[in-house]
Amino acid sequence: MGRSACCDVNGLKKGPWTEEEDEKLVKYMERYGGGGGGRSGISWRQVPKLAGLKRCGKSCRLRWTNYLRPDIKRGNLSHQEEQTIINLHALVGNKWSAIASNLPGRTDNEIKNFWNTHLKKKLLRMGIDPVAHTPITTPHNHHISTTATSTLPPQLLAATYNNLMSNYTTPWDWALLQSLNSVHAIQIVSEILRGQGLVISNSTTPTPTATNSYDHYPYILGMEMEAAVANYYNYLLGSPPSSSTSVPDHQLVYHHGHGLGYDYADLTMINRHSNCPQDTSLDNTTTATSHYYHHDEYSSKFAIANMKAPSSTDDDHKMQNELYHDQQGGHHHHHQLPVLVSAATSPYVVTSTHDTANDLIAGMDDDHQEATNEQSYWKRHIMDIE
DNA sequence: AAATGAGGCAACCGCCCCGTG
DNA sequence: GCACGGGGCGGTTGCCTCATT
Repeated sequence: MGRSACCDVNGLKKGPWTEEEDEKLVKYMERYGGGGGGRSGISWRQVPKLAGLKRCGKSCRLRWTNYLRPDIKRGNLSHQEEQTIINLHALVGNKWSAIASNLPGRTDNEIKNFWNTHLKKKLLRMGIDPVAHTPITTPHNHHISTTATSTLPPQLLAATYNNLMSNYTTPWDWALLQSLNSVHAIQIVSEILRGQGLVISNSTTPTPTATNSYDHYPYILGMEMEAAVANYYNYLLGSPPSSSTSVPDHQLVYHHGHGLGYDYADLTMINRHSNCPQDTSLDNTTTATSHYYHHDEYSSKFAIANMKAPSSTDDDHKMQNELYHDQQGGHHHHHQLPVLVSAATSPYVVTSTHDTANDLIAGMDDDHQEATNEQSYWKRHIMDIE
């Protein structure tokens, strides 16, 4: 028994707007700025009459707000906008207007269309349920998925996944992760990886599949570290790399420059003092200046269970790391730092065409200086150890 | 070259919320 | 408290374009 559509009134035009109609509406709106509940004293219903249009008010409002408004941003949505949509959709669902209010110049209609035609499919392709924003269980194709089924509550997986997708602009939920034990933490990582469709290999040679995955989803920074984590998970589950496994020359854990979750010292120490068969050979490779770890917030997301949250300042944080190192008698054991050890123990390899640290760092705009400082610190630290 | 299919997107439809009398 | 109407919102439709057969 609903009200009849406003456009049912005889003589009113429907369908695509012509240039002349647009012109009339724009002229009217520029002059009077009507509609919007009558702040101007003119309701949308009156707009077509006054503008000389044979349209209903609703049609005029839609045309104006979705297309003619001068502050409408045209063109493809940026990566950042896309990410924002995914994040917000995970939070609020199909509240297109709410999402649009966070994207200046974009309309709810545009976002809705973009979601339905692009993002939904994209997430599905990645094995992610676009409604729940959780990985879709696919039992094939993944060592992890066949050896462990997550027992984590779905909302926890969702929260974790959302955090991952929020990338480096949103603080990682440390409280959440610290409440987990390492097994759960690793389980989460494995779920995420499976959701990405990332194929992890225990091969000691570079894995094209994994690097391809990274290429396909370039906004998921830190994929290499995830892969390393996943391998470590496999390792824990009983398929450790053999002692004869060699550590490849071009091991590179590359991240952008954001955040200071933990500094390089941790990684380095773990590499050197854990009880893993790769330690010795990795030590050899880390002495080469062309190999380095750029460690950031992203990778530290996975240093979850047994590490402290980052402190408020870099210096404090470095001190914490030193202190922790001392407390352990100068040794870190992989049981204490289970996830980061994976970076060292994992046979997963990421190769890069970049020859030097500077090549990478030069590409980091925002955190150029920060990254440079981090790198110097790391280099100094390595030299101290050596 | 024509037919067909798929994808993208502007526009419409109908329900809901909220202000007003 | 209730009815009414305007505006807003999310779901859906259908046209247009482009790719494929």
